[in-house]
Amino acid sequence: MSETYYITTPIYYPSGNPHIGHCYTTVACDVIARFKRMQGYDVMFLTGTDEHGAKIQQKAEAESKTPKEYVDGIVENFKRLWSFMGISYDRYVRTTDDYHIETVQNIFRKLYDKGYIYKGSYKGKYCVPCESFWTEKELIDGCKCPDCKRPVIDSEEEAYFLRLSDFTDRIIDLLRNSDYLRPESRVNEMINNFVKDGLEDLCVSRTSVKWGIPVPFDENHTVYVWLDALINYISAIGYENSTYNDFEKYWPANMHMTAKEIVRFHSIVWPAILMMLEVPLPKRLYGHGWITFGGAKMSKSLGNVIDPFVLGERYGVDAVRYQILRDMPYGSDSNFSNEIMIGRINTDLANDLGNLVSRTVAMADKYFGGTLISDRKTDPLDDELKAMAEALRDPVASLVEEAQHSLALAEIFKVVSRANKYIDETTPWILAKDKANDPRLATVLYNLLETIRICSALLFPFMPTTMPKVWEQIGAKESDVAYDKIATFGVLPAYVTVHKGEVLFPRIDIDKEIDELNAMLTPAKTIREDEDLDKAGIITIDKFAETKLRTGEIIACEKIPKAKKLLKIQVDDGRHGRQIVSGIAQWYAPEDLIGRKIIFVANLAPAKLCGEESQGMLLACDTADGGAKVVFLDNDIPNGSTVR
RNA sequence: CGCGGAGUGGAGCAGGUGGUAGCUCGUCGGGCUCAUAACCCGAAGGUCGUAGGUUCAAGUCCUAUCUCCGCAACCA
Repeated sequence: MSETYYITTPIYYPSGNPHIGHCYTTVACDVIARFKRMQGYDVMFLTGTDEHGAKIQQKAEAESKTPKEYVDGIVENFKRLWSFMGISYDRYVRTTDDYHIETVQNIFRKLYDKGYIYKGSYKGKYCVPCESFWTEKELIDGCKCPDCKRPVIDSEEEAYFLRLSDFTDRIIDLLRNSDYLRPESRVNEMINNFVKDGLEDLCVSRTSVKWGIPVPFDENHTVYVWLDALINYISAIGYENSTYNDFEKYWPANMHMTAKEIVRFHSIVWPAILMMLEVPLPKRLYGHGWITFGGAKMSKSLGNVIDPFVLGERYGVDAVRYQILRDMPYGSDSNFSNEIMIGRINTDLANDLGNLVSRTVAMADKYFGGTLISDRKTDPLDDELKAMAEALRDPVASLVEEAQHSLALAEIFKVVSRANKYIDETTPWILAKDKANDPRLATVLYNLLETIRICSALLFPFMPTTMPKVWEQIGAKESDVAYDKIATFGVLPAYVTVHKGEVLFPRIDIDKEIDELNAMLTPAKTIREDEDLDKAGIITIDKFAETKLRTGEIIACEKIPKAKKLLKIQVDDGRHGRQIVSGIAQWYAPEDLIGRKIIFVANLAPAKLCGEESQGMLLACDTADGGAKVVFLDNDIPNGSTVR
């Protein structure tokens, strides 16, 4: 029986549709899963969705659906995207699945019986109308509910707690003295921020959240979403449930892949739970960085089309997979823009790899009618290329295993580059001028085909759609690209036959592409807004009249020192004057505003921002670049007029 | 002093334990013509944020300082 390899993505929170960030994590796992399968492992690749919690409940209500109806819709989109992106997951877990609920309830009871979960009381700031507890930090001005702005009260309620405090030392030991958490830079981050001063018991039940798994012996409580969610990694393979039976086979997991913001739960709470259950710990947790959109240039030159479906359709799924993995450095964030993506596609995929295949196949076709002769003549020029190609497999394998996809790809493309250079060194087009050189010419082409065979086999986990097309072109059979065949030359038959095929990665005209993207964006935006209008529904004039808009003049304005975005604005509202705090400091200097006439919402509940009271809101509109423009009025408009 | 990260040729990045500053893209020049105006070679271009310090010798160690970016506090 072959060795097993169990790899998981996080289960994603379906409070919105999947985006490029989800894609990154999932594709990164997919590459590892495919690579391991290639190596002969019995792989279990799990992904799924984390479907409980207050936020889902609210989202569903906003669309007048039941929570289940709501998540069903989103889950469809996740699954559609994964099949579109070529994700080879083996199982999809939903926290609303019966077996998962069964496991969670069983574990909850088990931990309770063992004394690791105990009933205590949760003391905190409670907002009665919202039925929610808030932490001190979440409160506005130290005493108001962030949702409804009403004052909160000190309250206490029964709740169940997980005895994390007993596990401080064991968690520190795990983080420091094992290679569980990677990259290593996250280890200190976790220890310093959360563990060093001792872990606190974690409240693992809620009475306020109805959309959750009921605590089995206390139906007023639901299980805290994080406890619920983490358990997916074992429920999905049948721990404490009767649906699946692979727990013994696949556990412990070899790799939990997550994004960095949830490393905390996976590096502290999850191992603690497993320790409590006396179950072996997973071998590796990898917290990767984020794809960011911070570059100033990209927003200027083109709006970002980052919808994975759109990207995949435009550039090809494999190109998208390639780019997001290639540019994500180990452990830290990477920047995304359409320009970066097109750049990668053109240089690496079109110019280097695609063109290498194309020129090699074309030469074999042109000089030998597609089928090489089997006579050979070697030359010292061949040695370096051959050595590099044959030495490629194992380093790539270990880089992939360490989730260092970007470096793995860099290694492969070094060989691709070397092959292009080899063509210049050996000048096949000159050899072709004299029949006497045919054995040499065949050798050169054969070496190129072998190099392509090895590179494409190693690239298959990254680009599973395109690589089989390469094999077709170079005349390789399925068995020629098996894992045990890709560390040596001499696998393709000496008289191999190539087949000219389609261009694998078409070059993209970057200027034209940018124009098209921009053109695409403008109409798309209007359509979206129209849809929003429809969706938002129509209100009556009475409803609109509830919003009191009035005019005013800005008589004084200053930045709030502690705040990055806020301006404190004194407005002459034709009455006693009022102070408005507005988040427009990034776009307006105080002196730009003084003396200008504006419209403000007069009957908005006051709020405190950064300690400054705001008595209204001034009207501004969004701009395409994500900024804001204040709506200014003619200077002869009197202060305090009603706007309707 | 909230936590964390970063400042290296035009852009994006490498540079554990100090000893001629590297890579990718771009630019310029050349070569080649098999190939997807692709490929190959060469060149230009850097006071390594700033100021001190340790040292025979510092992107590399120490101190101070400035700037930028995430997260939280704050887009009412």
